[in-house]
Amino acid sequence: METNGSEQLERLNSAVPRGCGVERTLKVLDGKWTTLIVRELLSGPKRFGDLRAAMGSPSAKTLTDRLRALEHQRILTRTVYAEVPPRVVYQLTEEGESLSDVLDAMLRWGEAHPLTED
Amino acid sequence: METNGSEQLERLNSAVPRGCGVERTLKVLDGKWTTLIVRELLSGPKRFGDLRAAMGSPSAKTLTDRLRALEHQRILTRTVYAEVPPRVVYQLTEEGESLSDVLDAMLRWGEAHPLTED
DNA sequence: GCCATTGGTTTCCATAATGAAACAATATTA
DNA sequence: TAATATTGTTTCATTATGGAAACCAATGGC
Repeated sequence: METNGSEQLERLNSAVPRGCGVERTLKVLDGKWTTLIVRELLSGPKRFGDLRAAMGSPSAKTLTDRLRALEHQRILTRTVYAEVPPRVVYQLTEEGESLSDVLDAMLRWGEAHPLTED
Repeated sequence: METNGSEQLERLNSAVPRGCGVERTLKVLDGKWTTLIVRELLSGPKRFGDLRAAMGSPSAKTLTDRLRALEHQRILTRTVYAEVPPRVVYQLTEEGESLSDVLDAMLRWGEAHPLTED
């Protein structure tokens, strides 16, 4: 019928061998909280406590887990200041910053499509 | 330091009240398989069996669950042909097609950032 | 000495997501 | 009569994910 987004499709299809980039991205933006962490850090480096408060207060364990995973994947860096009490700052790497394209697309889609009742 | 993606950031920040569009999108693209279903359907309507084979063969239950959720959210339509054996075709709605922007961003990011060892 | 603070870790538990296997429905074909 | 094909549903088991509470470390303040 219409040519509904067929341009993107062509691009998508030509480039998808079958274990495509989409899956790679999904692997990074994994779990309920990961994407939100990136969203928060896109507005600048943040401390553990601030990050936690800014999201809906996930448990310390969960936040730690997700942060460590993102650090391992070089999406963000973790800097510990040897003060007392300790201060730890998380900051996106260049690779992490580049996820803004994805987050931006998500933001636009979400705003353009208010939820269906539920 | 640098102006690292600050343009997107401005857009993100100005528009994010705190329960932003990103979360809305996350709610739709939920779980391990949902995004892959959308990816498959972006190249055209598909039958249950084809869809299942094209992804890494999730269990029938899981695929059914995800498809029903997406149908409920009006991301796709389900058409049953009264044949024997039955033929059921899944097709993205306009809303579903519009997710191609998000998928496209994911695809590009994934391809630009090959995995870190693991 | 004792408490508060920050950013954890650890252990244990609850819930959610996914999977495997068996069964259903039914016209056609062997 | 029985097997086949397709798209499920149901039940039960297994993981994955997330959370709550207790605990630790080090130092400054009371």
